[in-house]
Amino acid sequence: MRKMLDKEFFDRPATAVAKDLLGKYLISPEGSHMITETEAYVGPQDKACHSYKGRTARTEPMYDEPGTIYIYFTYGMHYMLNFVTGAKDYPAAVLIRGVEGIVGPGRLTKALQIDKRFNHRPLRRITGLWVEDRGVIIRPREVLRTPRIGIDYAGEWKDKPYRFVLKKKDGRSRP
DNA sequence: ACGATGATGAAC
DNA sequence: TTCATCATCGTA
Repeated sequence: MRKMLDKEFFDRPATAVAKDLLGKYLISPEGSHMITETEAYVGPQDKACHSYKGRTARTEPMYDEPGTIYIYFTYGMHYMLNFVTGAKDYPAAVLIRGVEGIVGPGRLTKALQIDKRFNHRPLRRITGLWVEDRGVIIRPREVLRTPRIGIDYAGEWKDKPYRFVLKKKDGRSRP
């Protein structure tokens, strides 16, 4: 089983998409990697979400179709990879924080050579970046939910459990 | 614990 | 045009 995730998959609340992206495969020019860590930025009311400040040149991709790639540059050196979720003109997205073997949103984009070339483009084969369902089943007990990282400025939104991490298989639960 | 390093948005 | 800030990371 190998199905490319389509617009319909991303046309849902960011938290649902973030959770369901765990165990899916990110396909890039550097190969295929299972997604292991995500964060949801749920919309313009979310103080941690870039669209909280309104529509600007930077956040424009978030207002496009679900499944659009949103990439921004921060701290003068790191590219962050996001997928737009929900209806067109509703600015929400999911940050991809880690894949199997690569932990950290900045390390991930560096390792997979993802930069602004992919910004505001659709997640499709032609783009060179897309996501596949390869039939990996994730049980609820394999998912850790925590507050999001690096958003201490976000007031009451700071502690919302919008970060999803796929727990490592440790073998201890196997018979 | 801190500095790197530059785009971004808001203030002036 | 200037300034503070930043969904981070490597080194100490």
